Amino acid sequence: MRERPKIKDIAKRAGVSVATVSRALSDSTLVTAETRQRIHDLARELNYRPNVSARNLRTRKSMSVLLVVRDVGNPFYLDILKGVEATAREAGYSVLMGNTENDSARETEYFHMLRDGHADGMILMTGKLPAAGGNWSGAPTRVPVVVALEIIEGAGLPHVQVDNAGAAREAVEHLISLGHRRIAHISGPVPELMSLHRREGYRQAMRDAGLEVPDAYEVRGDYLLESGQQCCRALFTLPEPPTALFVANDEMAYGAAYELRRMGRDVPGDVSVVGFDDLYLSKAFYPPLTTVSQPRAEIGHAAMELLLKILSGAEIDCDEPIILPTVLHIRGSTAPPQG
Amino acid sequence: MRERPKIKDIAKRAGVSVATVSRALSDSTLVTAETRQRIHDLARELNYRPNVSARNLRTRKSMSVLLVVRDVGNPFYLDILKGVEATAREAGYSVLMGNTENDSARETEYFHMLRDGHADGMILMTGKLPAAGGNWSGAPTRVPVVVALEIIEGAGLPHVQVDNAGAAREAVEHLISLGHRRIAHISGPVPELMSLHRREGYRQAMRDAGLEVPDAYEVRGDYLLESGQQCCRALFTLPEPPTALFVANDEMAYGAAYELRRMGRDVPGDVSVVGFDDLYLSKAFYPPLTTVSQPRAEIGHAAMELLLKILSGAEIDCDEPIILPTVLHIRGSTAPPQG
DNA sequence: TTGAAAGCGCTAACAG
DNA sequence: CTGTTAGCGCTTTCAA
Repeated sequence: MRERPKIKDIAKRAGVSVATVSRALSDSTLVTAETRQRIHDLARELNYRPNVSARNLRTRKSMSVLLVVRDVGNPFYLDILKGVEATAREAGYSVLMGNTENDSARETEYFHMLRDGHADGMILMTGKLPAAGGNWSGAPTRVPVVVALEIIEGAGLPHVQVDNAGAAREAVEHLISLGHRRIAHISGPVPELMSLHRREGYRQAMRDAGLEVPDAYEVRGDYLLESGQQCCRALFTLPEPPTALFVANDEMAYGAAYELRRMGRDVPGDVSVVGFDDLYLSKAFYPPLTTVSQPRAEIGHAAMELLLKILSGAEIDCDEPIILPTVLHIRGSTAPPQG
Repeated sequence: MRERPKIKDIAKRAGVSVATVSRALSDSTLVTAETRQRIHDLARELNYRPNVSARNLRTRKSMSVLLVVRDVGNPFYLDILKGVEATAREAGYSVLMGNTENDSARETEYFHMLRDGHADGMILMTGKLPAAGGNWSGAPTRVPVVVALEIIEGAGLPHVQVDNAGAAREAVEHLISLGHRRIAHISGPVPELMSLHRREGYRQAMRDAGLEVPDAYEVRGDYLLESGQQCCRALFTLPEPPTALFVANDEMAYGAAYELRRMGRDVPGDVSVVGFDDLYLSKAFYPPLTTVSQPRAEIGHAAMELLLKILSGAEIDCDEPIILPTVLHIRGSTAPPQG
């Protein structure tokens, strides 16, 4: 095995100039079909692969995008990643994962990566912009950033999301239609938009059904398992505990269901539980969890598609978010209230 | 805001040459501490960031590594990724995710990325080498590849792994110590080394305890939920069904437990179940799953550490794999056999 | 200690 | 259709 061949080597062997080789390799019509073929054959024979750094430097593109999330460890993002990845690789892009852990230093770091040529664009799923960031207010569509899943208000950035409030409302309506009246809500960290929206959907459904929501029926969690347990415990020390729970995500719903069992209450016999997210194994849970399913892969797909459009220089309307439909999966964790 | 500043701009403003700026920025001792400081200040002021493509081209390094898995969608890899990522970023490296989906074309594609400058090294977790790959047999330690989790025999590549057989043996011994005699095993896709090893551990434990393993007590799954259900069904149509199950991974264990409930059998009352992997939510499962926990983050950490060492030119002993310890978490899904 | 200059491998004017 | 040439922005000899 010799050294890595470069374009020059192919040119030499083919008796043409490097320019011709470059053109042939990119299937330019400025080259005879015949020489083009010859070059391609030669390239394969020599096992030639273009040097990406050189190409990137020259073209000022990296052909990769950044997918930035709050916590790579969360399985929830997996299907989104898959959607993004599939769409990206089809278009010749690679995907770089960014993990902020809610650390603003890292958030800005990823924005820097955009500027320093690491990536051409990015899909933001953190729900916020770095503090003293750059000037992405000036020419909205020119900044290759799309926000997915979460919402960043007033940034003039394009969005791909689901109707969190509507989906939450639907979930709670399901509980109401089952006959439940005392329905409590374990929310996410509520100053956050997504948590706010889900809670709003809960409130709407309750209001529309003429049901009152005692303050104590809204407990604030943080989307983690333990928090689901804690909130559940708080709820069931109440003088009038709820007969049903609408939990802002599956993970906390698991925690709540676990705690209910520990307290000797049956799900759904004594208490019904609805989650949100439809995690991969939620259907194998016991009892199978009734939950709102987000089209995760499609979210990833749509976000990448949008980014691709921006990257190709198209003008994007940032005022109209792309809203993808959710579906409520009714499974074993909900039933009419007893007695 | 003006154009992106380059080294030349800083040089002009500072009244020095580009070479000096480059040196100052890389904290070379060939520059006066004073000018070095001045350059740094200027760089910050101008919001300068080096262009990675240019640097990569020049230094022939990309400062990123490839983490190649069979299925990015599998939550199992998440903690490993976190471990890899943390160690990588500490050393100034980025992590590129590679997803093969068991497609050999994609497997080779990732090896190509190594050659074409996309990444400097890779961590392989697919358990196999691309078919007609390159010459990574020649000078073992010179190929910046480390195999983690899985095992690739005879490739002379460094390994980071756990003692699958030993861990499996321990799990089955737990079942035996509980008093179980009829213990069945739902394995992974057995020509694969990892599945083989776990099955081997099961057999050893059974043999050591003087217990016989009827052929029908070993069923082959594929690590997925449905397969756990199917295998479980097969096992319990046997004239003498087992009283305990050692399942090769948690996901199939979920499937099996789910199926047992559907068949009206209580876990662990009627049947004990042990899994392998300790997925994030296994402890919230009902009943909490007894399972073998692998030190996932540490595996990622160790693999990256090893890769870093190779990348720095150190000689690596490929014959001695790094073996990380597992721990058996005894939870609610195992109990003595009834009656 | 600093500067001038030569590329890294590739693409894209510009000429022919 | 093809070749010549000029960089992309950076690092690193080699001289001073």
